[in-house]
Amino acid sequence: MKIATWNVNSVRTRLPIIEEWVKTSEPDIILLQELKCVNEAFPNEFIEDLGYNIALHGQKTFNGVAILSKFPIEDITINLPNFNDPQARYIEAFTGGVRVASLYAPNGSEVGSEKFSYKLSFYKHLCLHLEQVLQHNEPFLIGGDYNIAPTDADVHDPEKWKGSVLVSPEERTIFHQLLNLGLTDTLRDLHPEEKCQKEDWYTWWDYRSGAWHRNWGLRIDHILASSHAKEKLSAVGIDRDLRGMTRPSDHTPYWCQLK
DNA sequence: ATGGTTGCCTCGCAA
Repeated sequence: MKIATWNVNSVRTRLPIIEEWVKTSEPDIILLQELKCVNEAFPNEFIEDLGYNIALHGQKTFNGVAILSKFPIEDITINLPNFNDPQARYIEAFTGGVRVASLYAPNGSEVGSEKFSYKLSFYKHLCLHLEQVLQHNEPFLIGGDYNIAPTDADVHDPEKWKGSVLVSPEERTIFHQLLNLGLTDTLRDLHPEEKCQKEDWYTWWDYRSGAWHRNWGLRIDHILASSHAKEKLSAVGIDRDLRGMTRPSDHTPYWCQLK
């Protein structure tokens, strides 16, 4: 079973790339972020014709997350149950024998800003909720745009990024707290940092400054796995080609395969 | 170089 996460940066604008990607990459479960549309405006028919069931949590203009699955989708939760969030950043459901969540963490704008506080608060409540989820001892995967690059190995130029959001010590501490709950960073499980010093696993390149062509990327999209899911982990990958296509998202899909 | 681009749908905001 293949599970992919992708920040599409507007689902309606991305339909041509989604169609081509689905036909070549063939994920069984897709976790989408930044739909940038309300549920009523979501291209249901288009996605169903590609063979997926849909669970949605949309929002006008900003944010919005979805779970697409070739299997029936059950037990859907919208928003973190412990966090009354006006922004659509979390959806969780049971499908194909696994529990999955699609996450769009706040960007945080600037370290110390009001939006940064909101990011920390969002993550605090996410940790508390995941603590509950992990008590159920079922295979669980949470994928999405975490807006955190866990270490300097995940940043094209750590010096340049120092002091910025996505790489701050506070955010990296939070990422480690997630791992300490019993979650595994699926990428680093199969490709540990010490073994891939010469390869990058970036998932996001800024639209600005020709970042893509200069490979100024960061790894900020992740899939974390519970122990029962990690046991079955067989492969991971990034569909990097999509970033070079016409009208691309600024993120690429990241996926993992379970036995 | 406080730069630069994209997507929302407004003439600005978020990323």
